[in-house]
Amino acid sequence: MPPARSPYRPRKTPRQQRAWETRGRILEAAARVFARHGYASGTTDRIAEEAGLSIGSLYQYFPNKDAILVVLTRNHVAEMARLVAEVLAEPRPLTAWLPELTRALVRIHGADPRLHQVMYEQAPRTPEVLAGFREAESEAVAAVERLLRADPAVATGSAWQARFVVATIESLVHRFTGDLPAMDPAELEREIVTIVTRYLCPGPDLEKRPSAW
Amino acid sequence: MPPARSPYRPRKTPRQQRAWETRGRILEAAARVFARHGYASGTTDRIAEEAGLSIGSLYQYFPNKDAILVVLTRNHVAEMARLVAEVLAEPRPLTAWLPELTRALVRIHGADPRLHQVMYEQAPRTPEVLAGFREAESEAVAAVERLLRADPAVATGSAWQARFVVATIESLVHRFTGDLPAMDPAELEREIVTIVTRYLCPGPDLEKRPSAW
DNA sequence: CTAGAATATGAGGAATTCCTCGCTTTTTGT
DNA sequence: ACAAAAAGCGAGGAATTCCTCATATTCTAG
Repeated sequence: MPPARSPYRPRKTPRQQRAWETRGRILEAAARVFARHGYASGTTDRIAEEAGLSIGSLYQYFPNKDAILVVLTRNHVAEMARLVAEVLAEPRPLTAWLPELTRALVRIHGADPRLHQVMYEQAPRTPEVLAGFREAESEAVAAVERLLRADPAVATGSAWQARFVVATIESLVHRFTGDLPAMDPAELEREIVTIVTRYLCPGPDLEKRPSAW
Repeated sequence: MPPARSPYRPRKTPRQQRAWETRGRILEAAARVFARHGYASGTTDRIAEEAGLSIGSLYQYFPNKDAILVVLTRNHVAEMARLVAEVLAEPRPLTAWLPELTRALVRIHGADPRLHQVMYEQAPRTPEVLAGFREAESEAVAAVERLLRADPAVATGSAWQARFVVATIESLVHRFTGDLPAMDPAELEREIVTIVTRYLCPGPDLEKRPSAW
């Protein structure tokens, strides 16, 4: 009886050096092909060709097309999680970690915007992928929350504060990093830092200020 | 000689009442089908069936599948542009138009998040569609710019200020309106208003405040 | 009422794409 | 050196999907 095949699980674990390299070549090729053609038109045939492999070899390492993008996405999420965890590891003032975090995200997403677009917008919404996204975000939110609480310059706000900080940074980075006329990275970073900083360290309530209306 | 067929142009303009209704039924059906199945799996056959029509009839009104989503998207963009233009028509203080605008966007996108996701993320990136997006956004940015300049409570900021206001509102609305655990609309509105207001009406510079670090 | 125009029908052609499977080549352990 | 295991190959089956076209039905103008 053949072993049960679960989807999104590699159908074979490489034993030889050569096999690992092949697997890597497939993933790199897939990244390029998805970036160039989008998910739907990024066919497995094209990926195999780009990797300089036959289609049959490709299917020795990935049970189906979705699985390739799932692995690609999972790797990216893991890399992001590592980065965020590192930058937010220990208590520092907002003015230290916020620009650093923003700059790193701008840099990474500016590198290959089309691929990131495919991963975020067209990746198969597998429970596994969704859970990965959620978990990574939760960790980021938790880390931000710790830093905010420890920072006397930060005003305590709604319970959603940390979540909005993370969402704002990520959303704006994605937004201005697309294939449209790209913005100057330094400028983008500055403006995002400004928005988040003012959100977290507001002046006196608006109602208590003089108004000319 | 047959007339040249340009893609994304209806292949026939309805002459009878019945025909207009049919066209409408197709668009409504397509909206439902795309929302349920996404773009790739939202097949023309399914749309025709959902509309209670034969596939042949569908192709009398739309030259191909893309054209249906293009029309759907164009209608949505036009609706948005109307709304924004109306809310931002005349000079009012930030505290008046910002909550109103935010609430309207939250309401509209909360209504059918899956469809909006398909329109924004999977709509064929036709030059026409892209131009539509850009134009609508430019108008919004221009309107916001006018209001900001006229508002004494708003600090003059970077040249990108208005663009970031629009991007922030739209991005956060989309972000928290997805199919993930949806947030309470009122709360979402409040927080977006807070972020944008503090961005536009900051307190004294951070450097001039006492810090405990 | 009737002829022609407008609209509706749906079987199936053409194209694409995913993936399998029997076979060959390369590597490894002994 | 050699047998067995691992890796690689690629023609083509199976399924899906877009869309056409020859025909049928419904509407409208005179």
